[in-house]
Amino acid sequence: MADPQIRLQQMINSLKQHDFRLTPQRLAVLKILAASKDHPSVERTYEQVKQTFPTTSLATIYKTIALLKEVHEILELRFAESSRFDGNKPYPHPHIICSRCKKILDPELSGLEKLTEEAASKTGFQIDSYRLDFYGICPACQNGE
Amino acid sequence: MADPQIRLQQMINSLKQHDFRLTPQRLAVLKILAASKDHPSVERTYEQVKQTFPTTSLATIYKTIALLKEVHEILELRFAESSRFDGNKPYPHPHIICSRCKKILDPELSGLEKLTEEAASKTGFQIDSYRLDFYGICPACQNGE
DNA sequence: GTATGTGCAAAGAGTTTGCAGGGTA
DNA sequence: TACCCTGCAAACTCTTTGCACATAC
Repeated sequence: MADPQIRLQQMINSLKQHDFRLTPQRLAVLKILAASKDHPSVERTYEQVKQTFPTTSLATIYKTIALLKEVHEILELRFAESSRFDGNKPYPHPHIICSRCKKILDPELSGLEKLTEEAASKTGFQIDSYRLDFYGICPACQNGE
Repeated sequence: MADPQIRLQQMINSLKQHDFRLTPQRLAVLKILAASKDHPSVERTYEQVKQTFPTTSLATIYKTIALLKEVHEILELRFAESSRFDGNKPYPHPHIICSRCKKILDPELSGLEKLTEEAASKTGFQIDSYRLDFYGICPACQNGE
C-alpha cells in the first residue's frame, strides 16, 4: 500500500494543477480516500467527514469524488448497490470480495498481464483497462467468525 | 455458442420445474435471451418483445428476467448505466467490451483457472465466482468503421 | 376454477443537478 | 473581489413493487 501522506499530497497537487480549490470539506474527503485500505463507500465517507464537519452534505461528497475521478486520483468500483472507492491505488487492479462480510482485498496476481495479452491477441482488441473481481468467502468467515 | 433451440428448451424446462407458468410474453423474452449473442439490455429486450406483443409492459420484462436469474438460466452483467444479459452462457465467463461501439464479446481464455487458483492460495479465500471485463477498442472501431 | 401473471402507476435507491448564500485564492 | 464551492432540495435513471384485472394450467 502506498504511503497515505504521499497519496494525499499527490491528490492535493492534482486538484491545484487543475485549478480546483482546496476547501476544508474537500481536504477531509481526500484524507479519508488517500488512506483507504477498505474501499469506502460514499455513505461511509460522508459519515466520517461529518464527524469533523457536521454540516457537510452528501452532495459535496459526491461532487468531490467526481472531481477526484476527473483527475484520475481515485478508482471507482461500481457494484449493484453502490460504488466503493480506492484512493490509494487509483489504477485498475484485481479485487477479491467476501460475499459474507463484504470485505474487499487487493490480491497480488502475477498471471494477469499474460491473460490480458491473450485476450488482446485472440480478439484483436486494443485493451486499455479491465475490471476483475473474485467472489468468495474469506478465511475469517470460513471459520465462522 | 450453445444452440439457441436447446437453450430455449432448457429455460422452458427450468421454469416448469419451478412451477412457473409459460405465458406468451415470457416465451418471447426467453427466445430473445436464449439466442442472445450480443448481451441485450432490458430496454432492447422490451423493444423486441413489443414487436410481437405491443401491449407488453417493461415491468413484465423485469419480472421475467428476475425469474430467469432465480433459476440460474441467465447471467446478469451490471454496468453503470444498466444491466446486460447473457442467456446463452448463464455462468461466469470473461467479457471484452468495446468502449466505442459498446459491443461485448466472449473471449476464450486458457489462463483464467490458474489465475483463480493463484488468488485463492494467496488470500485463503474460497472462491466461487468472478467477474472479468476487459475494456478497449475493437478491430472494426480501430479501423474507423 | 384458482392461483399466478400482466400492465399500469407509484415508490425506491443511488446519484446528479440547480440555485442562493458563503468562502477560497 | 470575483468566481468557485457548499448545502439544500428537487430531479433523474434504472429497477422494484402494489394492486386490479386477465389468463395459464
